[in-house]
Amino acid sequence: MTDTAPSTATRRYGTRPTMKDVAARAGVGLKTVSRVVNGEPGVTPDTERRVQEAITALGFRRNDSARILRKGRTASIGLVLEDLADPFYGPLSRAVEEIARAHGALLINGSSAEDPEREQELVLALCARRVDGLVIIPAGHDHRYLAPEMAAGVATVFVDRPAGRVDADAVLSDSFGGSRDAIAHLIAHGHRRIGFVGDLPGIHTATERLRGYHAAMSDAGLPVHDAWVSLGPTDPERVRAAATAMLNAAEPVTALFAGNNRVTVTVVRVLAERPEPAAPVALVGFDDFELADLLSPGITVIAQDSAQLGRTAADLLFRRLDGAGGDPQRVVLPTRLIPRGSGELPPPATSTP
Amino acid sequence: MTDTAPSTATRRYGTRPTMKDVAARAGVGLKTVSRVVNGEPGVTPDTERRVQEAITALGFRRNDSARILRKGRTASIGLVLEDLADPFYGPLSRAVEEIARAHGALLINGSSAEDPEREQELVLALCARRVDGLVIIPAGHDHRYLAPEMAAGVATVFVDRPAGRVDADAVLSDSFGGSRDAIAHLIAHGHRRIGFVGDLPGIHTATERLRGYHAAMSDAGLPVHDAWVSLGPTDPERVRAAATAMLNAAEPVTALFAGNNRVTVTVVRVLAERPEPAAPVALVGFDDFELADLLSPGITVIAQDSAQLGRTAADLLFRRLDGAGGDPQRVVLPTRLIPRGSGELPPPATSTP
DNA sequence: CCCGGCGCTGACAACGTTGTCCAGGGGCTA
DNA sequence: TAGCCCCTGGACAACGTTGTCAGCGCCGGG
Repeated sequence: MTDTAPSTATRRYGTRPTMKDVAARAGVGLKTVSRVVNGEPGVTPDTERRVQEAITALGFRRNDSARILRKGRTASIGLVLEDLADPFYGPLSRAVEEIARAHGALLINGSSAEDPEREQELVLALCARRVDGLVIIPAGHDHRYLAPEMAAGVATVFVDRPAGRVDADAVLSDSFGGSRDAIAHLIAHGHRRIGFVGDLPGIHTATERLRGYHAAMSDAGLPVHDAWVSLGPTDPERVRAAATAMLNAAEPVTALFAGNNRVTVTVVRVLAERPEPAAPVALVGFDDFELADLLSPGITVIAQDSAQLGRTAADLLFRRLDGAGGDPQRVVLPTRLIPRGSGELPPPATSTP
Repeated sequence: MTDTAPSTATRRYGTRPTMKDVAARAGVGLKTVSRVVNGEPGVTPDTERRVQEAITALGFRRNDSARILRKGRTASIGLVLEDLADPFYGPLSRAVEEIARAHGALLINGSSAEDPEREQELVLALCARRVDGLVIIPAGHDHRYLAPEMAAGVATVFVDRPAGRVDADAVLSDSFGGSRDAIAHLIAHGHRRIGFVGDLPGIHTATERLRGYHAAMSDAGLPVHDAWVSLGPTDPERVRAAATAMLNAAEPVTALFAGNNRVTVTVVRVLAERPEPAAPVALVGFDDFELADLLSPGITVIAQDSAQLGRTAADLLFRRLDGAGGDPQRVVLPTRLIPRGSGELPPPATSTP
């Protein structure tokens, strides 16, 4: 029984045809196949046709591993973020991908789960793959492990949080200014006792936002009680406990500021579950989120454009890859206060003596 | 001036040290370095120490491109989805990543933007990288282009929608059953004129959900007007127009079924913007989404576990990579109706004669 | 004392591609 | 018609790693 079946039957499972096979089948030299595959000039139309036929007949596809090894550039960039499932990072990674695609690069990504060790492990794995560049939302505070890589030419841009102990490009949101605006907004609406529920104190944005809180309070000449500030993990239990404690204290807070969108969502739930006669509590959240306008009241937020963050970072990365020199930059993107109702609620009458 | 500066100065920018360099510096053979790097046995502690020192001194990192070329396996899998920024895919890709990580594999991903050509381009680029396997949320309907790749041993699992014109594993949600349940739920609450706003008719889930709609209507002996069904892109303008038309018709629908979470969100907005005296319209959406319970009324949804979808697909993929044979499987995961209020609103009195 | 075997090490080829370089043939010009 | 140049095609090395295999020295047993 003669085997006239299509390509797939002519080679054993798991083995792919190479340019050599294509060359043999087309009756040409190896390099000619390479030229055809890469669209290089210098091949007769007739020869090219023969090669193309051999390629489709064998189901050949260029092995990029070999190509990368030879050329030194991988046409891929790595993205390390905290959690792919967090809605804040969706638009960001999509924006990075879009820019990468425009530059013909693939995106390899991974989540650090806010674990510095895992971040390092991931970053080094990406470096071993010889990605051309890295976009990192850092979890740790010491990125000296990156120094040899950066020195070897791996372009690196940090996003949302700056690098630790290493000099690198960074694209950030104005956490300090945004928070100060938020608190000033609440103060302008009559609040004096304002609670802050934020992320882990080790995270740069968390401390910046806290700094903004303190700045606005002190600008207004208002005292800050320790009990009004809570930093910690953003899991619902912790946030719920922190917010509840502030609301049920002897001198309860009349407004809350939530340090990121995870916190905001949980605080919204806590407020929604309060028994009816309770006085409404004002709320401003850092980060916009979908449907914030449809809740009642709408949630006032400090919006940062996460897609813009990603775009800016990726643009900078590719500029570096294209050879742009100069000292590491720090780009800070402005935030925008979007009033929707929850931040404009006045404090209860009794609390403004 | 003698160069005693650290490693980075000893090699010119952009060139990385190789095992050969390490071997030379440690005064050992190439293969010994390889052994140390890979933790293979048969190296004297003393030799190992010398090699380790050379590695850190030079800032050596193994070049995985070469390793991959040599070994044939890349320890990476590709994920192609529709849009990284869509909240439905966040948990899914996170789940896939988690499983990949457990198997020591990296995740390379890309968005097809619902464009079949872009999907193919991406998939083939991933194949050229020789990913070990692929998880695909297909945009197109003809995946014959994958046949040579699959024959060559690239494990492939389709998620959320089945493959077209090619026999492959698929992990799906029960779109048909979920929709039928949703419509039956609305019918049970007294509705007779129910609108369906869905995704593009080319998308498998969209037609399945429409089929469920028709099945439930016909089970209840209810007629379906053409004007009650609208399939199309899920951009807000189209959805807004479709929903508004159904609500303002001479015989308006009293309930709406939204074919996915993008649609649901827009419909919620449309309903929220209706002038006050309008009768409340019931709504059930396919896909759960964050905060659905906090809107008033809460939005009744057909929940599908997108993380579970991803986990199941990735598990299946790695089973295939571990050599599991057998015919392509189709796994269908159940959906769950979560009543929250919007689906239990009765029709206005006048419409139940 | 000699031999077999074992533990450690290194030389070498191969993975599949691309860059360099050279050869041959055909057409054009003097 | 002869010589030169350009156009096409191919041989070969190199990218950095790992698998194979062979060699060397040392130890224990006969």
